[in-house]
Amino acid sequence: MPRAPSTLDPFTAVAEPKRRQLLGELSEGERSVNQIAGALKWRQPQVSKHLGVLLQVRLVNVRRAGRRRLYRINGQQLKEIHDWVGGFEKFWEHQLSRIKQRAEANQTREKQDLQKE
Amino acid sequence: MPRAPSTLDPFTAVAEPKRRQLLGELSEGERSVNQIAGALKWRQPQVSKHLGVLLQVRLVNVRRAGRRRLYRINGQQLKEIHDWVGGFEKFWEHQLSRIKQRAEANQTREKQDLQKE
DNA sequence: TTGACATATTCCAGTATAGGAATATAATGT
DNA sequence: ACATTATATTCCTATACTGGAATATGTCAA
Repeated sequence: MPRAPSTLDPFTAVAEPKRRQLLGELSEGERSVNQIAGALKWRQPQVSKHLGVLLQVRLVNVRRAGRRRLYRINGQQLKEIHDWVGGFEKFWEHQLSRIKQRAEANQTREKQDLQKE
Repeated sequence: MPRAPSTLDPFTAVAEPKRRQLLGELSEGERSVNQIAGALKWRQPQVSKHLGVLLQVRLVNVRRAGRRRLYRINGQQLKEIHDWVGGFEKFWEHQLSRIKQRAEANQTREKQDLQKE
């Protein structure tokens, strides 16, 4: 089976480095397609395509302004990612003191020694 | 050109839903391959492969314990993701009050009207 | 060593991209 | 209507990746 479709959730959309770059550009404010193309030195269609993906997963919003389309970041979806990763905060907080680390490791080890798998 | 390789950075590794699930399982503590396979009802090779990817990008660590290998989460890399997304915090904080939103929008619009692109 | 258990690796098939080039659509001004 | 500017879409190619099945490697115990 193939890779899971990317156009469905913000995680996959953000996985592409170029799209992170694009979001970085948009973090400075609303931008038109050509502005982005200019700033990042990409071809216009490439910008449109990546914006298309980001739009599908609602990582960005658009509004028309004359012949231009101005894109801007939609925080909601980014928050979703942030929240998910945030759930693992304890794994990097305080460097997780050695003592605590060892305690947890032992606990796990004991359980496992009983239920050989 | 193809999709960017997944084995290079944590973002792409985490893009795969199954791997997020796997990390979720590991968030409860150290686990062996078969324990994970049992809990998630996956085939063992599938578990090993996904763990392999997570290992390459250091999202997890391993230690041997007899014939088993116990995997555990490595917070460092998750923090990297968290930090990146955190840089966009202002886009979801406080729902970004209407007033501020409009102010920024206007500012952007003015600039753009001068440098037609 | 042999057998049993635990995990990793290889080979395969099917699919989802990303980028490039060319083209299509849309909106504006004259 | 027409030319121009701005953006989106289509077609193509090459590649990366996932899952499944089968197999290999590793580790322990008798």
